Amino acid sequence: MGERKPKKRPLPETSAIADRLHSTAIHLLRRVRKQDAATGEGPARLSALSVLVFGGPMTLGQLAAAEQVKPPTMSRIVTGLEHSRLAERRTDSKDARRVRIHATASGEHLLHQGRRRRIEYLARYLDGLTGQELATLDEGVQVLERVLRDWPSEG
Amino acid sequence: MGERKPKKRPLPETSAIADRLHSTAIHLLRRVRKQDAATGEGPARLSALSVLVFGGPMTLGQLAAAEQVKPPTMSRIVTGLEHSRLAERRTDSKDARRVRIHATASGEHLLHQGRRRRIEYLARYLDGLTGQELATLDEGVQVLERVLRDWPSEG
DNA sequence: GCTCAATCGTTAGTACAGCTAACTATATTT
DNA sequence: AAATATAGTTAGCTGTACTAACGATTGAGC
Repeated sequence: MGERKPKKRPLPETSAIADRLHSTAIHLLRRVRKQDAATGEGPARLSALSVLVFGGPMTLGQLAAAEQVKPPTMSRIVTGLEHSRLAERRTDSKDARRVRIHATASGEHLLHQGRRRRIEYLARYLDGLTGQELATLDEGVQVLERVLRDWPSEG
Repeated sequence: MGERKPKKRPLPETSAIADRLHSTAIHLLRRVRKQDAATGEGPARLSALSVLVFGGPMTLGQLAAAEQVKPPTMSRIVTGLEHSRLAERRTDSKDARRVRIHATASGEHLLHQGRRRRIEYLARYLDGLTGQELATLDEGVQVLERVLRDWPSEG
């Protein structure tokens, strides 16, 4: 971490943004979570299902890594998804230790439903914004996406 | 919500922003939460403590409402905070049904510590951004803050 | 002033989501 | 063939959320 550029510590500005970003993200998700409750599935299950639907079938370990969760946790989440018939475990034909997780058709359906509901909820409020504000928000999200994508996984 | 512009339903754009905003917020908070773990307290406790520190003492019901949680849940959170000596219950002198929750000095201290750690963590990555990107992010967060502030509480 | 309904909080019981440690089963390496 | 490494699961703990049922207190209406 130590190198020789003159600016070494966060500008006050940076800290302020970080703080407000954090608080804003918390409050945003609290709101949205209530919409998700209508699906009857918890947030961890919905998030894992989303990764499965958009990323395709993958092993339990990969799914755990994608969700930044330990394998035992993901194992339970998948068990829950299986009980609701939203996903299935299939054994890998090449390596019997591996378990490939697949979203079922009904899993995809539920995910898209929930997604639509959540987006409509959010979009209802975003619609109150001007085109300019919307563009600003969009660009901010893009910056954040880039930061997260390049984030070292160690923590 | 009804205005005179021809567009009535969310533009695809709006939905896309809403979707990415949601996903981004989830992943951001997953990262930050790991920093908070260093405080030894869970997220619900830290969040409630934060409300107490910045909003001052309040009744259990008020705190529950502020955190958008039911009273039994807040009761347990406060019990946890009490065991860690971060907050105290005091009976209201005017109304013996009410319980006023106060942050202790050590609660304030821990909160500020955790907040500093979290912000430094976030800011470390935000520092990798250009001034332009930072400004963009800042503006996006401001838009979002405004949306959340004006958000009707019903849901 | 006494009863009764409303309010505030807690207790009990359930479910979900995260962890570590210990285990089983399979693959790989030596 | 035996030792080691890898993938998942099981068991057990903690924390966070809910509803339902309850106790205590207050305030209203008679």
